[in-house]
Amino acid sequence: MRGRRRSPPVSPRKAPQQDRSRALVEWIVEGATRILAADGLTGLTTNRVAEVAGISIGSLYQYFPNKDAIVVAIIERAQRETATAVEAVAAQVQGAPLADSVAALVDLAIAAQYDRSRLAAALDHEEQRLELGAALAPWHERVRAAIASVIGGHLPPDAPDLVLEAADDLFLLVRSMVDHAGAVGLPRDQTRRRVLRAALGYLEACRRADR
Amino acid sequence: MRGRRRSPPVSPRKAPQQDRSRALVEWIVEGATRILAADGLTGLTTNRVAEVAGISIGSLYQYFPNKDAIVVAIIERAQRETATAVEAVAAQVQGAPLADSVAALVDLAIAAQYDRSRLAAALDHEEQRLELGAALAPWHERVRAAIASVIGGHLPPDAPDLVLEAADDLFLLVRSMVDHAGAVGLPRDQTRRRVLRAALGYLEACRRADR
DNA sequence: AATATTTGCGAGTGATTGCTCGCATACCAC
DNA sequence: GTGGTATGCGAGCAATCACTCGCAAATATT
Repeated sequence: MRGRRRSPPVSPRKAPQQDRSRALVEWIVEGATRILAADGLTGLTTNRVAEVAGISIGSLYQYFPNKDAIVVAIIERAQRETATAVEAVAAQVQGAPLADSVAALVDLAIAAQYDRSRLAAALDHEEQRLELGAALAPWHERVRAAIASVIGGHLPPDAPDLVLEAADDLFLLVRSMVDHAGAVGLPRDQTRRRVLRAALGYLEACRRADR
Repeated sequence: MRGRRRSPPVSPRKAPQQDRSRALVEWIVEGATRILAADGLTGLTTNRVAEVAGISIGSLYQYFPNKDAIVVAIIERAQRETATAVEAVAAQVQGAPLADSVAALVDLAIAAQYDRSRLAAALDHEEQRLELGAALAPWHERVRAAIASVIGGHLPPDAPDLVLEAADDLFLLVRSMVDHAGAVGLPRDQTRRRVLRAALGYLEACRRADR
C-alpha cells in the first residue's frame, strides 16, 4: 500500500466569501473538467488548470489546498448534476409505462455521458483512489431513491429491498454500458436499443424473481 | 489533446531468446501486476518494478523499451488468461441448461476479478489511455466466440448477429457488475445472485426480442 | 491622504520518476 | 591465461510537477 496518499485537507483552503470568488471556484472546476475530458488524468496539471482558468497558480492555491481537492470538487459537481438530472427525469415520467420511463433514463445517460467516456473513466478512477465512496453516499442515495420511485410501481409492492437493489443495479448497468459504448464509438441508436434491452430484461427478471 | 503520449515502440526492445530471459520477462510482468493490484497506478514506478523483480533497473530496460510496454504486457497477459479461462468454462458447460452455463461464467468472473478491483480498474484505465482497443481485438474475439457458443443454442438460431451482440453485452454486463461489487465489498453470494439475475434477464429479453 | 489588509501573482524549489550510459562481471573460445 | 563478447548493474541525468513565498497591486479603513 505504498502509493496511497495521506489524507490531507481536501476542502477549500479558504471558503470563498465574495461572489467573485465563488464564481472563480466554479470557473476553476469547469476548466479542470474540460481538461480532464479532453486529455485525461495525464493532462490535468495544476499549472494548466490555472492557465485554462485564466488565473495564476498562486491564486488557485488560495481556494484549493492541493490538486486532489480540485478533483474532489469535479466529482462532487458531477454527482450533484447526475442526481439532479435523474430526479428531474424521474419526476417527469411518473405514472408512464415502464418501458417509456426506462427509455427516458437511458436517453439521459446517453446524453450526459456518451461523448465523455474519457471524463467518466477518469472520475471513476479517482473516486476509487481517493476513497470517496462514503462521501458520495448522499448523492447515490438520491439517485437510488429517484430510480426506485420510477420502477417501484412496476415491481412486487411487498419487497422494498428488492426495489432499492434493482435501482442500484439498473443504474450501474446502464452507466457501464453507455460509457463503454461511448468509448468504442458505437452509434447512439444501437446503443440505445441494446441498453434498453438489457435494462428491461433485468427488470423483468426482478418481477419474476420475487414470486 | 496535450497529455497524449507519442506512440513509441511498445514491444520488447530485445526478444528474450534464452529460457532464462523469457522467465525473467514473465517475472517482471508478474511483479508489476502485484504492485498494480496492491497500490494502483501511483505505486507502479519502474524502479519499484525492478526492485520487486529482484533485478536492476538497467536490466529491466533491456527487455522493455519503456514503462508503457510493461503495462501493455500486463494487459495482454490478463486478456490471454481471461480468454483461455472463458473458453475452458464454455467447453465444460456445452449442452448444459442456460441457467447453469451462465452461472458458471458468473462464477468465473467472480473468482477472477472479485478481489482485484483495483487491478481491473487500473488496467481498464490504461487500456483506454494507450488506445489498445485494436490490438486486443483478437482476444475479445475469442471471448465473444466462446460466450456465443454457450448462449447460441438458447437463442433464435436465425440471428447470428444477435448472438454475437448478446455475447458482448453479456460479458460487459457481468464484468462491470462484478468489478463494482468487488470494489464496494459486497458479499459474494449476494453479488452472484444479482449478477445472475441481470444476466438471465438480459438473455430472456434477447430471446423475446427477435420474434 | 495615509495606512492597513486582502487578494493576486509567477518564478523558483524540492521531490519524484522515467530512463541512460559507462563500468563491472560472467561467460566463452582458444 | 588472454582477448572478446554478452549480460547485468545502479548512480545519476533531465524533465516534470505539485506547491511555496516574497512581492506587487488592489481594496478597505481611518
